[in-house]
Amino acid sequence: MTDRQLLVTAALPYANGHIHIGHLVEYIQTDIWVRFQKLRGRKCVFVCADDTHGTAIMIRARQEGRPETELIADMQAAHERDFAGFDIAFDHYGSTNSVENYELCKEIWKSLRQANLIAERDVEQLFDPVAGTFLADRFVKGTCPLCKAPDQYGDNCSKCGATYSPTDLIDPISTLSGAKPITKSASHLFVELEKMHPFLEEWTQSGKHLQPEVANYLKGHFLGNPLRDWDVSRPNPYFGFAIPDSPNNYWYVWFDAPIGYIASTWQWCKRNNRSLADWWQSEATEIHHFIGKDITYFHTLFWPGVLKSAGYSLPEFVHIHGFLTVDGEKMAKSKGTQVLASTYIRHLDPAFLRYFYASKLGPKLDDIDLNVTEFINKVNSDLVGKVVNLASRSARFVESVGLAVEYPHDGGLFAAAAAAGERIASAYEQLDYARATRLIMELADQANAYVENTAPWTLKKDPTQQHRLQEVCTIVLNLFRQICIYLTPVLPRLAQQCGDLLNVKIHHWNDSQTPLVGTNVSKFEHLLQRIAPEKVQAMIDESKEATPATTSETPASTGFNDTGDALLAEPMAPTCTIDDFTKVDLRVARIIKAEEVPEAKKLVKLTVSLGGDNTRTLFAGIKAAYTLEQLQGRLVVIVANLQPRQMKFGLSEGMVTAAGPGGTEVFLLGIDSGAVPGQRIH
RNA sequence: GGCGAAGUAGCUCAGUUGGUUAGAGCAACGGCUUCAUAAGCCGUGGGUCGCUGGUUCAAGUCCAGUCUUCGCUACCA
Repeated sequence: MTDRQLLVTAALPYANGHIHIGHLVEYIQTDIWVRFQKLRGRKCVFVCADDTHGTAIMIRARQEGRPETELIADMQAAHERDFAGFDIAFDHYGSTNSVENYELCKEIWKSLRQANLIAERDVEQLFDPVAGTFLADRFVKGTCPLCKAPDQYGDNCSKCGATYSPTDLIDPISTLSGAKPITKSASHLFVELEKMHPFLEEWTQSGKHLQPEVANYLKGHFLGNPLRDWDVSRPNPYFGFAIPDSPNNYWYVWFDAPIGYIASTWQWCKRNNRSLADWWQSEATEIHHFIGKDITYFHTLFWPGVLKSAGYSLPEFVHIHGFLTVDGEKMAKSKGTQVLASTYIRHLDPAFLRYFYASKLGPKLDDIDLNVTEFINKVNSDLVGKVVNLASRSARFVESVGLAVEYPHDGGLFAAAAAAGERIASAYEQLDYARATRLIMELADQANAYVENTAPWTLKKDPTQQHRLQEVCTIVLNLFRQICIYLTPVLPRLAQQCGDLLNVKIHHWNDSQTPLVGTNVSKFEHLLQRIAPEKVQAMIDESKEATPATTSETPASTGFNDTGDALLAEPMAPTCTIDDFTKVDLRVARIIKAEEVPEAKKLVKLTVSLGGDNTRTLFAGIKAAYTLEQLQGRLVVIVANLQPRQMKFGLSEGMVTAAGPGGTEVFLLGIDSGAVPGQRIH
């Protein structure tokens, strides 16, 4: 049993963006589990890698005018810096764009071929005649062929969860150019997942590898129907690996990304002179994947199917977590709640976030909430007020004499806390960190009560009680050390500091079972600073400023600093002629009445005047961004000749122009003073 | 409206297979203490466990219905 070794992975971050505190939920959760296993003495390897391929990377590199390899190298360096800043200790951090990954992709591909799971057939495929490229997955939108939900991406439906090929979409549109794609015939390669249906049914429903909610979800959404063939090739141009036996075709990023888990392990094996087969093709190794709920399908159906047929070990467990909300709401750049890891680290100690997440994380898929006030209270109260305070209020008394040579009678406190170790360990093991931290804080409460009852500060004043003082502090510091040991997976730096203070390092969970005696006690220094609310606010403010929104004052010396993100989010439309443009009649209009639509979440009803008696009623999705008062009376630019559209709450006779991604980030077009309603925009 | 999740003290949550007066932490209030990073200790207040009905000797815990909230989506033309 103890001979079994663990291989742990966290999801591969995509090389198209920076790590933020939402991502960190997963990496911290995983890192805690890995550190716990290592502290328990289990052989455990933690691997991860950057996910580097795909159209998004290709397009971005193209827009930045540099090779993809340069882009992904920069991003990988940034990711690794961020992780290091939060003490996420990977044994190896690789890249899916590696020779090892390519080798493995080829090998696994061969296995799939041999297992007769690859179907090759010419399919009608969508092609963007403007951009001159085939359109894949996220670059085509349209109506879901199953549930008819509009505006769905080409790989799966966010509404009904169905997966399909982009060509199955109804009324597709290229998000690259906005052009209507034409269909072209191209050779395509599919994994026939349905052939593995019985296996996947058994594996997912065995109750051993997935959280019960996840198993139910799969059963209800996928396993009740035949599994669709999985399109794993993308035609040139594409940034990825060329498929050796299929000229002009590349593997789709989701094919090589999970194989990156194996490739990264392989790189680790090479460095450490190990055999990859011991980790990925051996009963002796348990594989644990940690992922977010958004990528459940790939990791619980597609990936096990590939592993099974290619002769690799199946995951022992796929641990799935929820998302992060901040103050009960989805993270938003506009509110400064989408805090980048690099921004956080400039203002606050990573230990705070690690502890806070630990205190909130359970084994379920529930989203966890970061309430700013609770964050400050909890960290200050638990870590500073309770835990660190134990050392702070006892270490100084024994700086000169050290710990007693024999552990004194403590009324069973140490033994009770030692016994609690197994309950805490079990909570960690089951990913119930909230329970683990709660149990640990109980120990801290008991220890603080002990200090209160023995009153070392009184003993200090009595020359005859100096030995007793040493005994009391020996007990308190041992209780403190036990707590540090139990918190080591969450707070590795604190464990280190505890080792420095008492001059014996913490190596193993079982160090909590034996009291430390006779060692020197170093000069006490503060182990953690309390969180100052101003620092949290500063972090949030900085996160707001980090958004692409232009500021009115721009430093003359540095010039403008607008990022390309907005353009990237919404690529340029194809060239149009002046005739095309004049078809659109843009007019200045005044909002003469702005009304609430109570049942609508996004819409506001506007009555606008084009001057004189010419008024229009129109609906605009700006409810979250503007108050009725702000709208009342202001001039806007509207598309005046747009075909009226029947909406749920009435007929909309035009469209208000605005920029921004939506939600609270909508910015209406204004016009310089002098313009009057009815004037046309030329 | 659809899909998903959830509704337990001011806040964040625990409450095993239904079983004695429903718990914790934080916050609040009162007192004590001063070793400690205005930290600590003791104590108090506060919940008709969303609502209604049902099953049961017994329901926060099971069933039905209902309401509400959150996320995605439908409405951002």
